[in-house]
Amino acid sequence: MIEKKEDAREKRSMNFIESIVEEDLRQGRDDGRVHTRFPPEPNGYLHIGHAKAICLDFGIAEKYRGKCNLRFDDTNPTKEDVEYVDSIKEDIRWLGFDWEEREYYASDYFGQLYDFAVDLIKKGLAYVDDQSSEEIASQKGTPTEPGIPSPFRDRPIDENLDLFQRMNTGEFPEGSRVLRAKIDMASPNMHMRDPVIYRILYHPHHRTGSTWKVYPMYDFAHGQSDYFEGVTHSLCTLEFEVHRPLYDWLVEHLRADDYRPRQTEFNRLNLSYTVLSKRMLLELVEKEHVNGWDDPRMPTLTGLRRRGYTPESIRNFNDSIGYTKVMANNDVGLLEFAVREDLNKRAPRVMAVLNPLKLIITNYPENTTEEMETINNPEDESMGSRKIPFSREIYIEREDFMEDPPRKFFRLGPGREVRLKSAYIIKCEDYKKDKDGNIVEVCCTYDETTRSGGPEANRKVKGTLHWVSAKHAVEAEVRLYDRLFSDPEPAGHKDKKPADFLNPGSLRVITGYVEPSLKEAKSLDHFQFQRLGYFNVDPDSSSGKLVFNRTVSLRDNWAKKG
RNA sequence: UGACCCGUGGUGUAACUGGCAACACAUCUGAUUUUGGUUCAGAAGAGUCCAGGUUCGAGCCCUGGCGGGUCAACCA
Repeated sequence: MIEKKEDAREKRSMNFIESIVEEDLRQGRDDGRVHTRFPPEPNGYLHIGHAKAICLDFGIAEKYRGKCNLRFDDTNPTKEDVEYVDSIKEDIRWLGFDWEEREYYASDYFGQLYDFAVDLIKKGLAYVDDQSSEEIASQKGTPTEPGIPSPFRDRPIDENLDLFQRMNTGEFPEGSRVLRAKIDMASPNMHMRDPVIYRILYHPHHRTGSTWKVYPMYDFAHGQSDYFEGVTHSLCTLEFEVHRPLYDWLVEHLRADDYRPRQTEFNRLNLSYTVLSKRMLLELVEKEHVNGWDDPRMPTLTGLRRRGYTPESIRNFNDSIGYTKVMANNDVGLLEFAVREDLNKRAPRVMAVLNPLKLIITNYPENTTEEMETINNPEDESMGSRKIPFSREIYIEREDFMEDPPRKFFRLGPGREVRLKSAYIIKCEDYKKDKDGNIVEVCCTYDETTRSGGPEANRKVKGTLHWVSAKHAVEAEVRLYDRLFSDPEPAGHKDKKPADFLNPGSLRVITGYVEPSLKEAKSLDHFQFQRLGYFNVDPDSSSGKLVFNRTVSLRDNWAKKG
């Protein structure tokens, strides 16, 4: 009964790709094999949009007890580099996926691909074109008009064979000749109008060196690589939809058996208040609008990791947005929700004051330090508790005191009482200002019987404040991040560039005071600064200088109303 | 003026072979709380782009519109 219910729920939440896979399984296609691949080009860093594809590719394989290959789509040596290979692998592993021993490269297949090209030539299905790219483009036609055939279209097979072979031995300069598939210059699909499948490139390849002088184009490598690897479901984003007929055409001419991989397209990720194209991200880095690919404001996986996002939160986010064929605009708020939800369960609560105001407890003994017991995480008792020092002078948050507070202000003001988290209830007796009218000090008295755990500790007071003992406080650099762009769709304006919407306040560096236990914090450790937000330790942090990043603030119903 | 894809609360998704439009985020109440966090209870918000058609019955099928996206790199 219960099982049936769960079945129903799973069925209901199944996305269209899972439906396709299940239908294939039902029909016994591919002997019940499910095999996917994640095919990054090693020419840049992975971002949250790639994570969406990774979660799908590896997720489908996992769910249907299949396999997912990692395959680097390295067919363009002028843009690719090993540097990226390593970062891509690191990011995928960080997300929690494993390609086992199946790390492949399109360049592994250059030999087979070359043989296939020769085979197409022999069948009269490919020819060498001596024209320039401009000439070829001018003959391509437009979406509404058919193209016109190249003057080299009917070149004899032997001549094609000879020329293609010589293209690869370095006899001809780059750009002088290409190999084209002979399909249909009048096709309504531009990709079928005799697409270029090989071009001459002298740039050394990061894996094959200078072995090859001709390199296959994406379309001539992708489907075939899928075929060579036994991929059953080749999942890619919507813009490749128009490539599918070419994908199928090539696989059809390549295959030697009944098996054929099939391409299915899903919607790419769009996130509000950010950009997700390699070109624009590169521009942010190059124009130094951010401090590199791992800047915590970047939507790259390395940036998100440094910011304090957890792999689980990114995976949960991906589960929540789903996979469809609709152009989606996802709210970055959902990503923030996902990380709060995850960090709420796992981040230890600590005391930190970011905008300090000195508070003196006038009736508390001088030169005395009490160790206050405090719970590490109310969401998880197993995380235990620790001691934090308390003394006569503490720092509280400047925002937690108002000279003339409104009625609904649950914090400190003249004559008001407030609880200090894990310590005492205090009452504001006085405050001091400087010449300019700035409040510089708040004087309070405490009630000894209200010590946490003490007899009067449960007395009701409106607010609870976080604090740090002034004498024990540790200085820390705190980096507060806000959205990089001030516009919900920075790349969605015809007359303006994303750079026009850069948020000047996206990074604010301040000095805060944190409790002494944080001296032991390790790089990338997550914390909740009580009442402030989730923070993690930046890799810039050292034993001499703590550096924290704000991952995300806490939800704040009060601030919203204010 | 072509081909292909797509239109469901503000956003993202769901609704098995037609059967009371569901969920999450966001929003708004209220309760609890030694975090204005969390948690809990609840509310509001779409009648499914439009117009026809088939049907006892259409978000789902058919026709025609309208709107959005993609495609004319020797990029992937």
